[in-house]
Amino acid sequence: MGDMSLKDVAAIAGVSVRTVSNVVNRFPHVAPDTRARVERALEQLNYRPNLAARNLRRGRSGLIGLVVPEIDSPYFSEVAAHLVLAAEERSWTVLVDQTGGDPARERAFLEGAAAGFVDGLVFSPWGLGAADLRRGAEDIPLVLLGERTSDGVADHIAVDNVAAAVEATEHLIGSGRRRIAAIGLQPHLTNETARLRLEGYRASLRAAGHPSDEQLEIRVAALHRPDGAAAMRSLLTLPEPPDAVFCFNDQLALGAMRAARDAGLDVPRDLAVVGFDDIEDGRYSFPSLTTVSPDKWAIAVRALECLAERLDGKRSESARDIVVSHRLIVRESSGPAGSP
Amino acid sequence: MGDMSLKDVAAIAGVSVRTVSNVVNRFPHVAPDTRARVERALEQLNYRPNLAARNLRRGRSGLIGLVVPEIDSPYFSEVAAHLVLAAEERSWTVLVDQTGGDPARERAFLEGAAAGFVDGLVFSPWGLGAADLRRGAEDIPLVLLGERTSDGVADHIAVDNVAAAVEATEHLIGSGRRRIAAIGLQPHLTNETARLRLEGYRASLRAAGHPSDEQLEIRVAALHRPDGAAAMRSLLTLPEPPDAVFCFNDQLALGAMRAARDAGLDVPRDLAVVGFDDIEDGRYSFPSLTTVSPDKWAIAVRALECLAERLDGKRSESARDIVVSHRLIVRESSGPAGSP
DNA sequence: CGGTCCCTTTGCAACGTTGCAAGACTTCGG
DNA sequence: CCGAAGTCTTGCAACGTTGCAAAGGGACCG
Repeated sequence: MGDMSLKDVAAIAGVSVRTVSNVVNRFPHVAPDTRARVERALEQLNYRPNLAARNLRRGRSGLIGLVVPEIDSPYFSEVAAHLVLAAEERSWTVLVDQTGGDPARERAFLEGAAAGFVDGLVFSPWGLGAADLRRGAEDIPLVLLGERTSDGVADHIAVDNVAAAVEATEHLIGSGRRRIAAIGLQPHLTNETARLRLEGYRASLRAAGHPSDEQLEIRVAALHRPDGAAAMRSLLTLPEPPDAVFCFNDQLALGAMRAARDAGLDVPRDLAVVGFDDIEDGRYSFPSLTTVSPDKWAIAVRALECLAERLDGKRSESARDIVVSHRLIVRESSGPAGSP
Repeated sequence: MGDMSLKDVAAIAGVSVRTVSNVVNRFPHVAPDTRARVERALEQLNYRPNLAARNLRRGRSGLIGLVVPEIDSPYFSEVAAHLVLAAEERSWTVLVDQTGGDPARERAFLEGAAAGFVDGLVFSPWGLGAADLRRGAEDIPLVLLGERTSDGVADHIAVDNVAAAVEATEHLIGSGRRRIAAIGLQPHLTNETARLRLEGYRASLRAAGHPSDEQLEIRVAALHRPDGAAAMRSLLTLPEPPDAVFCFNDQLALGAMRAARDAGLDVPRDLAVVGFDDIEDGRYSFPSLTTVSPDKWAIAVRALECLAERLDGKRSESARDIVVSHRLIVRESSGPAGSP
């Protein structure tokens, strides 16, 4: 029942294949009674256009790809949800894939399978640098999320990571913290997000006259809760442990908070914690998590705008570099020191 | 550079289109030097097969659809991650869509756009009942997640919700709780999951000789943290509030825990909490969350097995009803009463 | 009444791929 | 040296759709 073609419908309705196609595509010049007859036949046979054929003919699939390192990471799944919703308004369907941040797999998606299906790609790279991206970007419209390539490889959307990190750190300084750690360095990745956040963190400390201390800058293998917890535990072994920590994402922060509590510390009395991403968990955790909230809805919408422009053939050259807004959301985890 | 066809490659290599196709598809009888020449041309032109054409010709797309109510709900995003990974092993790509649980949209996905692209569908319905599902299931292989249709509409995968709810409730009873509430009834949905968990909950109470009390059974509009928090607040206004609560998913539980703390209660001393799904947040929350953990990996793998069987033409008739295992993971939130 | 224009319908070709079956050439056994 | 059984290569057609261009028919204008 699902594999009826225009030919079948045409036979039933007693018209040509082309006329049925005209009805399906809402071509205006179709006689009312013909249209009615065709529509009856369409209904009767439960006709659905074969999208492969249509795609082949039109050269468009109506699919866009979202390629992220981890779809089950709350930040990415929230972005994915927004993107799917925003795509619907443009009658686009979203194909989601995850790379695990593996460069080889990222390259494969960029050049390979996904590229054949989709009209455009929204891509959040971890492992690939600008050079690799350029080669993959040749074929189809590409929007990068969260990576500051700044060299015009492709359209690019991100928050101002340095400014955001500055705000987060200054907030901690302003609430009286003296010894502020950072969790989330990822020197092994070509992705620059962590580097930029670190830059903002260091700049704030310097501006406030705090001594810089590399012991307080903790690198992690991944951005998950266990990594945050492990980082916190290592910080607590220091002779002079921190009284605040800026985590480069919320999952690290939640893990760090948990580890701090397990060690008998009270958050925020003994330790203030700030995260990044504003995932939903942080709003309901105990204590609730102070965090930098990127405008995820804007990220999704602007990404689709970029794709649409490329697909329409406008602006085929210069790459855009879009900065979406963010704001620091102060919650319990960074309350005043000393008081419970 | 990305729109080179077999014809272009054939011209460069000085062979027929068909021979190039043979090389691409690893047809064994190709002379070594011909193969070398063709492969050089493929490389040179950076040939990628046009998947729309291949799909049209073969009648297969290599895409499977995952349709869930909310992709940003941790449970669904974790299942999605597993599914994408498992699909990779079969060289399938996953197309993700979300319906918001809206029956109209669920029907649209089932009958409409997605169905044209994909070879099979993994579907987690909220709004559609068995009757609607049957009509949509005609065309393509379909696997249902989490819905106990039990009438052979389509293959179906779920945990034993009743048994799991019994275990959760018995655990609370066994740890000395007397007045156990339930949060998560959804009488407005045709989805039966909540009904089954309620059934298990009631059965346990009955078996233990606890009086049943409808005041303790709280319905929710959605399964999110705010709903759990609101439900908890309403429970706390009762003349005789509960000393334990079984939440039908972890998000409700996390919201409920948060609301309980805000009201000055200590979890687990004053209130024990058990959730369902074992999302990662619950492992690192404070206190960590006791929960029923379904085997999500098995869900993904078995779902793909079902699709593969249908696609291979085996077992075209009888629908499978697969029960995946689960286990109760006891953490801090349901520790002994009375002690902090 | 002839010509022009518009409305409606249609046939043909093409998108890039692969199934089919036959053709060209080689090898081998008798 | 012939026939059979391979190995290798190819042309043709088809998948279902839509762009193009033209044909048939009616209405309207001069």
